[in-house]
Amino acid sequence: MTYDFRKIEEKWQKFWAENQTFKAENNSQKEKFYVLDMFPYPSGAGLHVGHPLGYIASDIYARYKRHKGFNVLHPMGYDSFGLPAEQYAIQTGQHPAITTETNINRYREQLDKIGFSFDWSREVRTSDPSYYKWTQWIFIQLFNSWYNKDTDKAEDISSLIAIFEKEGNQSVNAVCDEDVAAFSAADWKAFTAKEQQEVLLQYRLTYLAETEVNWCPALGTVLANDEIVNGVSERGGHPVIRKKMTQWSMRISAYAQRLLDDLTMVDWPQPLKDSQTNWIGRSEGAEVTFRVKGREEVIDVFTTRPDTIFGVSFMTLAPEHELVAKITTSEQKEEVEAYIAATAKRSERDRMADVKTITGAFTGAFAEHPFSKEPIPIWIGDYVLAGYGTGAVMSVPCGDQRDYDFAKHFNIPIPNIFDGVDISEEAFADKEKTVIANSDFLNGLPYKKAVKRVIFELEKLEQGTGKINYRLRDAVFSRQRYWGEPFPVYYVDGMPQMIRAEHLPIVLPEVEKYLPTETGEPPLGNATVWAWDVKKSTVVNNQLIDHKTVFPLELNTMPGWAGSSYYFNRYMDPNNKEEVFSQEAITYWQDVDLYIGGSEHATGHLLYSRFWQKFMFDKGIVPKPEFAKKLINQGMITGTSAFVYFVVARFAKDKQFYIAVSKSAWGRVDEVIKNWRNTHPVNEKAFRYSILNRIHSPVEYVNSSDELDIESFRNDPMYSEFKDAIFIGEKGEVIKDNNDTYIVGREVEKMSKSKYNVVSPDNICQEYGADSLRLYEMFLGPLEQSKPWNTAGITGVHSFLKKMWRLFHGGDEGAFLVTDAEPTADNLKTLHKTIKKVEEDIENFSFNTSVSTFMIAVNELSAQKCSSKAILEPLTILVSPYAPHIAEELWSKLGHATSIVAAPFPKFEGKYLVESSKEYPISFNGKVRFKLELPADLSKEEIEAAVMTHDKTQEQLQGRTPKKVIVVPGKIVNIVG
RNA sequence: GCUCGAGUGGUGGAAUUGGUAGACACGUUGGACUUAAAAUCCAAUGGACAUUAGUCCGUGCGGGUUCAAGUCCCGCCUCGAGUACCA
Repeated sequence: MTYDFRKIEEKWQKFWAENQTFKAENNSQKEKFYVLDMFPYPSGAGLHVGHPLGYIASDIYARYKRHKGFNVLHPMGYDSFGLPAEQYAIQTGQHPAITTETNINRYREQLDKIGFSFDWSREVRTSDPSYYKWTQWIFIQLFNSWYNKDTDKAEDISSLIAIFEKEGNQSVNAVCDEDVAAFSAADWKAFTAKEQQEVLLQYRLTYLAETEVNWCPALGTVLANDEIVNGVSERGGHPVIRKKMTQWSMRISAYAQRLLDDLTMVDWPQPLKDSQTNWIGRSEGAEVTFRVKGREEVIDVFTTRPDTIFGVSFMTLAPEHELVAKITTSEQKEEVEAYIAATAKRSERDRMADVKTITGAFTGAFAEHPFSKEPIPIWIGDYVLAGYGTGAVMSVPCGDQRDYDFAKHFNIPIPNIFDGVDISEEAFADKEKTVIANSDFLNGLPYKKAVKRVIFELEKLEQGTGKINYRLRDAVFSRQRYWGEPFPVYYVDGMPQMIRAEHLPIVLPEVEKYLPTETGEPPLGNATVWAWDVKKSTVVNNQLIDHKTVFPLELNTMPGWAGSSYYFNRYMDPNNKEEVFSQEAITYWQDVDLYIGGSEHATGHLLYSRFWQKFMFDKGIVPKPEFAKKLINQGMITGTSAFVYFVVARFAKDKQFYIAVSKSAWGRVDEVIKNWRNTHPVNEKAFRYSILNRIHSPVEYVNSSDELDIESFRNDPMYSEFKDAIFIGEKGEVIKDNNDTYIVGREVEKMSKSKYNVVSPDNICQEYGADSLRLYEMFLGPLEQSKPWNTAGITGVHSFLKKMWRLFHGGDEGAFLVTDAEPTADNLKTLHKTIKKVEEDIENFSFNTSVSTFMIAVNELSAQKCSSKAILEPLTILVSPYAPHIAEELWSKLGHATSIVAAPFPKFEGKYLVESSKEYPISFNGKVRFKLELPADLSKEEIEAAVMTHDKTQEQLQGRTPKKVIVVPGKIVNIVG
């Protein structure tokens, strides 16, 4: 019997589905274990081999934990709201829900073929109303909460209202907007209902605020920084302007410190923690108030170096700073306005990218030094960002390189306030070595003491205070898109009102067009049935809006990260219609034990999810402040792209064609073209070739020797311009009748459809089977490292599976042949060293090395001609997390009626590995010269004696007396001298 | 620039605490089986020198510590990822 993997894999995939083998129970006496994958966005391109890498690893771990007796939760779902489906809808009119459904079905088919042990009864889709009902519900919870800094947690808004009614807002220690006006209890009571709502919005954890966005009028949408290139939209090249828009924001900044502190609670990769730490960007310092000479206004600055306050020789404001227009003198007005106009044209990205050019303008105004009362010139410069801190800095050129460069460029004095430091070449920023001088009461103090003292003095003057600043800013939560969660929000007199939870979900309305409206409203502005009737508690036609009982609904939708910020909790009880999840479910499952996914989500998904988790923890909805104990980043799989090099040759105005030039000929392309012209006379006057270029060729047209299949390439409609192209081969001559070959250029790039280098797992499943694919993806290398995809090695793991199959089969017909023979000592040794290694490997997520271990085990057992059930049965269990189909088949052939998945993992017993002798490497001055077999239980002295009396030792020494003999029992002997 | 990660044969990689560098595969070469191919099996395979025995070199580069360094320390180089003037 041969190894018929197609039949076997189909059989067991069907068996698992029919028997719901991987269904996890919410009530179990077993210990729980939750293994989670980052759920995919179902794109139209389907899965490529990079996707399953992490899924295979987590599946191995999940199956392993089942063997270890755990009740394992291993779910999968889809992050199914997103831009590509919407873009496709805009182009084709096809409803995104249909595209999404099609894509999900394709994903499911592909995932099923790989044999994952997902509990599909728990599948979630973020775009499904039964799911986003709870996304909307959480939004409402956030709206109805504020952050109390005294208790350091989120509380219900009612507790805030109670305080306002009793004593106004002066004693409230809350995270809120910067510019909240003070009011008393009497004031509060005198406010209109609308005024009260306006005040509360300044405290809510999700709130409406004016946010500056990159607005692209032509596309009618807001663009992310990286969708803008050189100030125009990446797609279409339309102008982009900075515009203020009222949008929902999430007060994630309230959680900045806890998000930072609790990183110590989780076992996540250090680089990932580092990038979250940097993103949160905590800095300690002081806020200092500078008076503006001769005016009412003051300038607040944040500084991490208040100790250098006597080194201030100018101040710099961001060009966007609101005071700029007020304080600029009439003489400087023209220059300042010109400068502001020039910087406004540059995107934030551009401004940041250009570090070398120093620009700025003097406002003509002066500030007053808080202590010396000296005048300080006020400048504006685009190295100061409006969005960070207060948008203004006190510039200390002797202590900060950017300030130093600015001062040098504009000839501003650079006073030195450091004792014994030369600042003629560059600024001095070493806090540890700082001793302050020329600074009045700070003279002679080191950094820390000076900071303390200066804050004390500033507080006395009421011109400053110690402050901790975070880079992390509140997250904008509105998107001007169609394919996202609608907000459960309607507007009464311009104030947002939440729809009551029992009326959720508010389902996405139908629209004619998925584009923004002509008046620039988001796509939901096209909906005709999109108004809220408070009497009927239902969505009704817009024409009924009367602002009495029928009100307009919110037109924005939620961002992609909304649905993905709590899905891991919803999996615990995904079909619950009454609650986001039952208390029983969350109490049993608690949190994720192992989360595997890409590192690109370090500061997006993984930060927002932690934020929502903490919020829900504060509200008593979840029992843990962190949602995932351990996280592993799987490495990226890179593909080898192929490039065809070509020139476009023109003979006359409208007569041109392509000349593709092979890789080594490309290096001397001019010479090659010249030679070609000598043999193909052309009109010298008209002829020119100008465009030297290269284009991605689909990798399937290139063989392993990098030779291009020219016919296929020519005939691919995607490359119609090469239909009649001339191909010049390696030798620099035109290719005809296979006289030469065309060699493509190769480059390793991220695997991506746009680079034509993707490899789908489907072909490999078809040709070699899912078990081969699973083993091979693991065999490629360490899970966390990025690695190139190359199918060349797949035959290795495939023939391993065949060898393993043969181990269980013998006799004339190759029938199943496993005996009850007593295992030999060698058999047991092979088995137990395999158990030990595989168990260690899985615990260390070192899946690549266990594949080698299996190969060694099967090679050894084959050589030992082992057919003993006592060996082969445990071996089958060891292999089963990696290659589950073949394992199930062999398991059933071994006589088991039930699935292998619950079989207990074999126990390692050290006694089988005890060796009676050890082959010692004998080295001289660190170089191994020969090996010596010695009994394992010899003492150091006995080993030394045995080695020194050996002939070969004497031969090596040639009469010399060794200076020293190092004996490490069980390891090595080294003779020095 | 900063932060993090990596650099080992023709290729993917192994060496878990400093102790026999190159496990396990792929590829290549030779052989067996076959009319042939596929499949399978066997052997060789880091480089140089050498008939053999063996010798020398060798984990990005330069130093160092050690009886012993891919592994530890110092200084560099290259590649990859992330980040963006954060006051």
